Amino acid sequence: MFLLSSPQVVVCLLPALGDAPSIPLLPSFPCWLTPTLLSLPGKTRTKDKYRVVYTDHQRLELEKEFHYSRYITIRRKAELAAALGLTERQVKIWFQNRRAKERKVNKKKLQQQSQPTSTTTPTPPAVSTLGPIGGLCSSNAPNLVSSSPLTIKEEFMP
DNA sequence: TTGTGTTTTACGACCTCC
DNA sequence: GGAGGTCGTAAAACACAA
Repeated sequence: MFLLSSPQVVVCLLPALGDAPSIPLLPSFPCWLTPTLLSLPGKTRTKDKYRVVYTDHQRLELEKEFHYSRYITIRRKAELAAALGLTERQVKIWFQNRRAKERKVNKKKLQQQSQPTSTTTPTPPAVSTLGPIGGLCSSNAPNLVSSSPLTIKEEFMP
């Protein structure tokens, strides 16, 4: 294992994968080697691969960091990117997608709670005041409820 | 197999903040 | 203006029933 600067959360996320020393940091699955479409009609895909699949280890580390804080600091982003062999952009987008996923899951949960097999009145789209994302919010994440997602700057770092 | 539904990367559009 | 946020979406990868 390497670079575990996210102290607390690590424990619960480490069941099966271990640190998977044999898993390469960089993508090396056959599917990535297939030079699929370089550019789509009307689209601009700058990469020669449409998308890569992250290794279990990369995902695990990202998940750990996400568990620690929903919003990654600039410094941590750089560290994580270097450690995982990803670009900072990839880390940033992973966090964006991960937050989107969490919102989606929470929305689903809310909808299930609000209409337990009722046959009447489809409940309005619960304006999810999830805020700190499902209560998992760690206390160090500043103001996650805020509607203005601010970049967590270095000042907030310990 | 394969058809289909879901999840995972990646991007563009648009918005806010400094 | 640039960086980073959400939102919506495309398409590859994956899971799984038929």
